[in-house]
Amino acid sequence: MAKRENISMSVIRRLPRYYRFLKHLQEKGIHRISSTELSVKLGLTASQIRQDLNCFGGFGQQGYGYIVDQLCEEIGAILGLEKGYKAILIGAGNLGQAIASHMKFQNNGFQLIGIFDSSPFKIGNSLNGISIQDIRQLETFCQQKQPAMAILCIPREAAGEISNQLYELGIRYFWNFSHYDIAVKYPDTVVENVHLNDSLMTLCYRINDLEEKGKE
Amino acid sequence: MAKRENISMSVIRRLPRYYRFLKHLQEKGIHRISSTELSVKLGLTASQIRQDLNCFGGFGQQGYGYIVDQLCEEIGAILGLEKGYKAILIGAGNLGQAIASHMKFQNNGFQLIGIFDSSPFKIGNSLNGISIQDIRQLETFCQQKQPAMAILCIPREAAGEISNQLYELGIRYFWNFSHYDIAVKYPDTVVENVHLNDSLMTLCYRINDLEEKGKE
DNA sequence: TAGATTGTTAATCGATTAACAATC
DNA sequence: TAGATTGTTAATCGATTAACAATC
Repeated sequence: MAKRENISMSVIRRLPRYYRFLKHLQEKGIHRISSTELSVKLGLTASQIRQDLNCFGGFGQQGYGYIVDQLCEEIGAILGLEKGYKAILIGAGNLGQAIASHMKFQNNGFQLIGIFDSSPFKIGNSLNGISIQDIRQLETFCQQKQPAMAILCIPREAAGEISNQLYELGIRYFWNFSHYDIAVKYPDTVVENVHLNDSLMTLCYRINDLEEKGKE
Repeated sequence: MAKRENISMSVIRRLPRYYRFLKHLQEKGIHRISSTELSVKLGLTASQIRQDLNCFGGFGQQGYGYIVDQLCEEIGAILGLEKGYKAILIGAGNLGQAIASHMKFQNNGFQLIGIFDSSPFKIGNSLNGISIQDIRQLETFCQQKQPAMAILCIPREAAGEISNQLYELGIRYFWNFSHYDIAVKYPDTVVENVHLNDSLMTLCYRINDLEEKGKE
């Protein structure tokens, strides 16, 4: 892991997929793999895979291929999966609950240390061993624990205000599930959006397209 | 809405965002908008927006801009949001429950008509007015109701088998939340993946990258 | 050594941006 | 008519693919 300079988002978004697939190979006990084999399984070109990996260094052996264990570990390190950045979750509705109990944060570079909601019906309950706190505790909590990342599982209307508040409290990284594009007002901010509605609409478009082509 | 021929995924993925933002303008009672104004709000170039829209037709008026209501409706129609494709959800765990109760399918081109799980503790319960059925009812149900799309909220291990079964039952469209890339074995299939782990890892990478640049 | 497969450079392809004529 | 803004063509930029020398 060396080079790394202005890697494009296209490359970055493929890394977790490589990682996931390599983990899978690892579990199957496979020791070595070539870029060609990988390309077939992943539906990419071998050339692209080699290009991608060489953004970070030469992990392969000429004439041999890549050692699964080693490559997997390298990509994990590139992604920073061992960092355990402290994260809090805002909004313990259905989606928030699903995220809190479903995601293995520790495998993905984070550590969930707090959950907040405003509803008295939710405050005090536990999710995945973490009790839901009153959103009014947010300030004190952040001052004490200094989380780096916030997961936003809140309605569109609340997202603008809450994200501002979180920024004031020192949070710079956001995993945003609200149907709202957090204004990228600040350059030291990273926002990763998961817009489920957009995803569903995209699927709808593609279905439509295919159905119409089918008619012709 | 006319042209439409081999639109690139880059364009398609921006459409929901346009739609979402136009809906928002509509609610605020804004009647007209120019590509330049849009570009500022969305963080894109005006040129790109005009290019994107002109894949489907000329919706603007020279010297004036776009009429919000009209453009919004056009994009809605392009996406096919009124289609109401029949969808079923497989897996009523935390995530499945969140999807079932959180998503407004009817606004996004679909209609949720069935939920399936294998756990006796879940079968019989209701989510959003739809009762959870035994997965063993799947075949009969599909033969009768002919759903077009399936939402996969199941573990990785189950995804391969279930997606095959669903294909056999005539389902061609998948919204896939399982940590598994459904093999695109068949050309008449559309798979929209939502890989939350990948998204989280990508965020981790970007945080890392920013933190390291900060140190320099 | 011969065969295989990487790392890397060069060529191609596609997507974004810029420019401007058309026109409301 | 003058000003504004689109639709569209041309130029640029970036990402993907192809090719091949390096080397295990």
